[in-house]
Order: sequence, then structure tokens, then C-alpha cells
Amino acid sequence: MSKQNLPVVDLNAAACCPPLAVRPMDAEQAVAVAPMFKALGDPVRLRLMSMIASAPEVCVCDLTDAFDLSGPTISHHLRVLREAGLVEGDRRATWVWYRARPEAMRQLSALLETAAAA
Amino acid sequence: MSKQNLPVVDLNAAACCPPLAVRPMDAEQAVAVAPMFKALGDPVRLRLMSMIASAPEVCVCDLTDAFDLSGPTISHHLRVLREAGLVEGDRRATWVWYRARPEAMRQLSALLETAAAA
DNA sequence: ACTCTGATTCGAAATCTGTCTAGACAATAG
DNA sequence: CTATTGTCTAGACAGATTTCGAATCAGAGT
Repeated sequence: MSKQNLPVVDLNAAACCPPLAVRPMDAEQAVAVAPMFKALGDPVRLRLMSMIASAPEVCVCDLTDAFDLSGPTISHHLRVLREAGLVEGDRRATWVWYRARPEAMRQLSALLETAAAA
Repeated sequence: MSKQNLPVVDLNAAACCPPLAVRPMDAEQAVAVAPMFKALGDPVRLRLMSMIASAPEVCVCDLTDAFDLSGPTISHHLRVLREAGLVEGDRRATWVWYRARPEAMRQLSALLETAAAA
């Protein structure tokens, strides 16, 4: 399961850059970063992301049980998160385990930082 | 232009809550927050958001000029950002001016915070 | 080798999105 | 009052997304 671990989003291209509020983001970076936000823009994926990020790693079987959705649907959402570079997963024996990629989360968090508290 | 200023997303319902990585987000909060991430999940909207957030306020005319898109398309994207609660706009004389809502940005930033630097 | 379980991929249906053109609305200037 | 300019709404359409069931793949164990 090597292909599964390669995020489609290039974190190096996207990781950098000042917060959104510092100066207008250029088109190239926007294209690089938008898929990450898009991946989090679905309630199911947001919960999946949170479940995965809240533990060192999580088995797909546990994720599937937590939703009233078919296995293939969960698998699809995990793929979106994976291709956005937000999580990674690997098979160990019978099960596939997913982990969050904290660098990606930190990057998005930094992008949204604002001047100071209101 | 009163209706235009009411975000559809209830920031009070969404604002709260520990970071994604602290504990699994419940379904209700996920439904409340996902539209904000979704709104940022398009390259055009991400750039619009950044342009708006980088200045105290911005005229729609300047935003339209910065893209190779029709006026109505920009207007559509601004509406999505507005309904997500990320920006607000009001008409003054001939022009409509938009401002970022820093509380919303701060909320999303906080949700994505992780334990510590890698 | 066969089978069982866990997970992904495939193919299809219903719905949603991004974009456009055309038209409506708002405010200013003749 | 009408014309002009800036912005939004309405309607349309191609393409993407979400979801499913069926088929397939990967290992473990008989």
C-alpha cells in the first residue's frame, strides 16, 4: 500500500507563506491550498479528521462503525482527506490504520491567523 | 442591504469547542462548521478572502477587476463567503464594501491547532 | 487452495457547484 | 425623468460530488 500514502497536495509548495490576512494570496498558492480546506468542508470528513487527529492512530473499522454510512462511502472520504495531505494510512495485517498529518493542520491554522484578539 | 449582512452560519453555535485534535467533534458542530471550511475550499474564494482580509475593507469593483471572471460569478462567491459568516458587506453610495470577520477566522484557526510544533 | 473479514475500487444515480448570459435593482448625474 | 454605472438575482448548463451496491483486492487462518 505505497501509493495510498502519497498525498496529491504538495505540502512543500503550500507550506510557507504568510497568513491570509497579511497580503493577498497569489493564484498559485490558492490552487495548492484550497483542496485542503475543501476536504474539511464536509461534515462527515470533518468528523473523520477530528476522530483521527484525536488519537495516535485509528482503525478504519472504528471509523466506519461511527457513521450511518456504507463502507465504500467512508473509504471515499478517507481518500479525499488522504489526497489533500491531511491524513495518511497504512495497512497492518488485516486492518488499515490512519494518522493525522499535524504539519498540514498547523499550516492551515497559521494561514487563518489574524492580527490580534478582538 | 440588511439581509445581506446576516450570515447563515451561526457563529455562536460554532464558536466554542476545543480543537479538532483534542476530541472527536460531534455531528452537530461538524454541520455548523463545515460550511466555513467549504467556503474556503475554492481557489477563487480563498483569494477573495485573502484580499478582503488583507485590507480594512475592499470594494467589489476592485475584487472583480482582479479576476478573469464575470461580475455575477464574483458576486456568487462573495455570497458564499458571506453566508458562511466569513465576510460581511454593505452598500455605501454606489459601491458595496466588504470586510473580513476576524472572529470567524480565529475560530477556524483555533480548531486546527495541534499539540505542539513538530 | 479455499474461505472469511476488512478495505478499496468500479460504475451508476441523484444532487450540488461554478460559471455564464440576461435581466432587475440601487444610486448618482444629467 | 431618463441614462449610466455598479451590483445582485434568475435561469441554464456542463462538470463535480456524495452516496450506494457489486465486484475486487489483501491478508489470516483453516
